[in-house]
Amino acid sequence: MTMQEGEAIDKNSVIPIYYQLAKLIREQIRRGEFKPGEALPTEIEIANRYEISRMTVRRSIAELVSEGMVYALQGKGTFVASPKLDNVVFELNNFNREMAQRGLNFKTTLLQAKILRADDELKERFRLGEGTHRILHFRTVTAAEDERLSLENKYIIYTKSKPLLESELNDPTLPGLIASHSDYLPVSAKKVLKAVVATNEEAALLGIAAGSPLFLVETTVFDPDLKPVGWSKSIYRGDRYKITSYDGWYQKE
Amino acid sequence: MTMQEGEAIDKNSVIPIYYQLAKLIREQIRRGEFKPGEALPTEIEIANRYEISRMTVRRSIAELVSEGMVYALQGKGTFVASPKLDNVVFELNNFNREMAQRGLNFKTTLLQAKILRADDELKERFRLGEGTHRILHFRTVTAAEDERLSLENKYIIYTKSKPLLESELNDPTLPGLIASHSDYLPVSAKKVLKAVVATNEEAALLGIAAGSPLFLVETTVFDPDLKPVGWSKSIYRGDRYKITSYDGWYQKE
DNA sequence: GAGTGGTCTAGACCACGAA
DNA sequence: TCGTGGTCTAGACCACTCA
Repeated sequence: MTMQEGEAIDKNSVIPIYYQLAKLIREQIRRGEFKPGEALPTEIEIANRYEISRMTVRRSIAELVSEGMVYALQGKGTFVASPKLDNVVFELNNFNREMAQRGLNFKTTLLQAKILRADDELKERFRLGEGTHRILHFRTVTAAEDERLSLENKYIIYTKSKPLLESELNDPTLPGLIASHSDYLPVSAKKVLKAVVATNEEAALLGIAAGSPLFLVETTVFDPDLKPVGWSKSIYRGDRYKITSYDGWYQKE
Repeated sequence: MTMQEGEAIDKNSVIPIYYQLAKLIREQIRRGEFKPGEALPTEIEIANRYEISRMTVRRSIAELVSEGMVYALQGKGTFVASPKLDNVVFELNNFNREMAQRGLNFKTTLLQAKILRADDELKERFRLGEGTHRILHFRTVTAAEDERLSLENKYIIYTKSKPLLESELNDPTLPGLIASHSDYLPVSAKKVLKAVVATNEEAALLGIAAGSPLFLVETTVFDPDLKPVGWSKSIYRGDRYKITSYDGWYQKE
């Protein structure tokens, strides 16, 4: 009764029991021992089988639920999910940081940094009233192996006079600029990703042909009151960037 | 000591205590009562203050941790996180389904459905050996208000002879096709998103100008042994599709 | 009514960090 | 050594499903 085939929960291990159990069930599902639509053993059965408490079993199952591998129905049981494979999540860990890690000679160059008077478009974006508003504008280009890859334009509401930091010259981040050059606290962001083609100006700045494919990412950063306090418009060469994602029961670790 | 200002945990509510408490702390953070970098009260303090058990407090905090709003350090405490705002997640709930929900007259048309002999490229993609392999190929176009929006090509390894279902004619999904026309079980998928420009053929099929911007999504579907069992290449008009995402302490619910 | 998952408790011991 | 979060237990009661 204690020794069933192949199961391996080591209660004295430094690895938490809930973690071992989650891994064990996950592997059983991957091996097809529990098939999509089928019920897992009940929490109490699992607890008895491995001689652990029901709360620990529940913690393991909670992990699997959050991974989308099983779902629980009160009063009925816990069932193996069928992977949907259509709810795709593209994770964009900062286009540039990713390149920097892999690429050689990746560098960011500051093309321009100046204070503008907000024109109508910027007043609209930042929901500013009439009058004069100062906007800090940064334009940077990134390159790897002397090939230009992306062009970024960042705008923030400028309220705090403060010298530019060395780090901001290298790679100014929008939340970082807001924190150091304005009185606002950046706490949330909205991004819109589009596919576009290069204008003549963009093509010239990136050293590619006009009409080349580009990713366009527009970011708006908000403070806790949902006031827009930063905005950026960045383009990335379509022939150099791609976004990859995984869905379903992919192997982790 | 029991009655502090404005706190509201109703132990007799149908709403779980851990949920009430998580919401309460979340709002306190949003209001700035706990600021980024500051520590929350200890778990025991919170438990005492609201006269609930520490396990329940921990469950609430676990919610906030998973939302990225706080982080816990063993031996030190639990701290309010600074939103990073750079780890962007683009969620792509099936380009078409999203359009279908909002748009009028959204429809999918089957242009072609036939069985091919795998050529070298397909053999390579599906990691097939020499010999003859049958591949089921679907080509569909979607349109809204008589404007064509996307073009999809799907390929699966064909092992099961079965008539086409009505639903497959309307909107064949890759995992669905695999489940019904092959002996494989689709459990995971890899997607690659690129920005490209329309070829002459694509432009003709979509009724747009060659050189127009497009999103290109390539999907590979795998069975539990990580064997590729389905593949698709779809293009979406760049002037009609965009992908939006949110990051940070955005309002939920 | 029996069986399921959902919530909650009041403890216990551990690993880790700081003084 | 003390206080923190991390894990785990052995119960309890509830809400829900189904026969």
